[in-house]
Amino acid sequence: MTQPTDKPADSSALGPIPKAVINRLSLYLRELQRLVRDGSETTSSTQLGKLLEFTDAQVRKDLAYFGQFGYPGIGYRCSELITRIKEILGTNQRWPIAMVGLGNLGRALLGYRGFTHQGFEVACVFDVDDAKVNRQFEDIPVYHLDRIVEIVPKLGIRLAIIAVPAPAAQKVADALVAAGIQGILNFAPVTITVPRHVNLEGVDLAIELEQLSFAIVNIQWRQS
Amino acid sequence: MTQPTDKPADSSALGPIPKAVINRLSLYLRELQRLVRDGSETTSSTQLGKLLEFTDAQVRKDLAYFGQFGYPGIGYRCSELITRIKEILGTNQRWPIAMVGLGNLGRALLGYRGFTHQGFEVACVFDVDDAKVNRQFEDIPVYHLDRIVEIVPKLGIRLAIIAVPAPAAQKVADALVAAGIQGILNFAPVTITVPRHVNLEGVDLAIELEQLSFAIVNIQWRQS
DNA sequence: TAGATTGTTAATCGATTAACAATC
DNA sequence: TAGATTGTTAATCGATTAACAATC
Repeated sequence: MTQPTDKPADSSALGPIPKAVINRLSLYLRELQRLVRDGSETTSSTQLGKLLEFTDAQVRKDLAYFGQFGYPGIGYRCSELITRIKEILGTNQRWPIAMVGLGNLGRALLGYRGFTHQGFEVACVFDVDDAKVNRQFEDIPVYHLDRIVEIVPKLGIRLAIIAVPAPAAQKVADALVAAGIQGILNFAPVTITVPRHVNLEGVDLAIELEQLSFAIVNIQWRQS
Repeated sequence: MTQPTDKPADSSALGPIPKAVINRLSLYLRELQRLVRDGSETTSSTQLGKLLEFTDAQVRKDLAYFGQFGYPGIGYRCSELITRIKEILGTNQRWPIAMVGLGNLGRALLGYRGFTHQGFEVACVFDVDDAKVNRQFEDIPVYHLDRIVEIVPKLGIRLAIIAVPAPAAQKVADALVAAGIQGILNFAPVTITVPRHVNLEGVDLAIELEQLSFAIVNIQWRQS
């Protein structure tokens, strides 16, 4: 073997990265942004771990999937680590989003805007109600669902949020896929199916609440 | 050994139940309810697995944590399994919920009501805005945050939803804990700390979207 | 230097899957 | 009966944690 055995930390060689790691990456980012706001210059795996209730080893292992970001004896420079995590997550760019459904939940999410400062921004809304279509809502244009295949590629949109009633969700997903959407965040409380090349995340408030009621009713089982 | 080795499936003897199992239980429930609506009498671990993209072994293992619900050669009776899962999750009863924050997100969640048919129901809302306090919103009474310790126990409320801006979330959580709340669903994009005896779930839309942007930008990593 | 902290390997732990006897 | 499907054990797989040499 002429190859040196101590190869560089090439993330592409480490095999697939567990989904749980990416989720924690988002949590590190959120925590780092708060640390910077509160005036911290540097942090450490121990501090990040304590804040999020992870072990220090876990923090270092997670970051090591993507390279060497830290300074032995020092820790991590917060702003540097923020930049690197954003690069990894792909949020060092703007992500225009198509939202489908302008009912209670859709309007709520639009008004909420709790995710805009991470680079996500609803660029247009689709609905089937003629009373809502071809107007603006909160400065965002609303189009008829039929025009999804026309408008989504034109605006370079790759992410969509489904906020329609459960019975309509699968058809909406099919339309989004046809329009070339690459990732879907589904708020409808129903299982939807998409091709393997389309990424899917689901948020179901009833399921979140059920996790809590289970934990309360079965006190003996303290998580994991 | 006089004890028979084939002891009954006593869930309390199986050690702590993984959180992931409880989450899948909610998914089974959702799928079973849909199957019943579509006219199915029975189902099987294979069918449930196919619908949710789990292995059949996983479905059976998950259910086996809680007892024997199936019929060899037949499968599971949908309505019976629904009843049993609701018992396990604790949703065979009503859960009044206290919601804190009547901003965009709070109003949205109230109007949404996508979780009411699982037994969860917002019983009252707390806010600090005098213009909103001591009125009704969507038929639900709105109180000042100061009255949380008075009203939550009186209404027998054990679950709360935090829908306030991030900087206010920790103080709200502290107040909820003081009021005796046992479970919190936090929508504020910030890490909050609660005593060990209080259950906490967080939903952060930015984090969900980041999982999608990561998957799109790093096509080589197809989950887990 | 001494103290702190990283990146990384090996050990441990836990969760998923495969296999199959028991059952309908 | 033959075919289907469960509940459960053992085998596999993957993720977390502990430990430590290297580094600042």
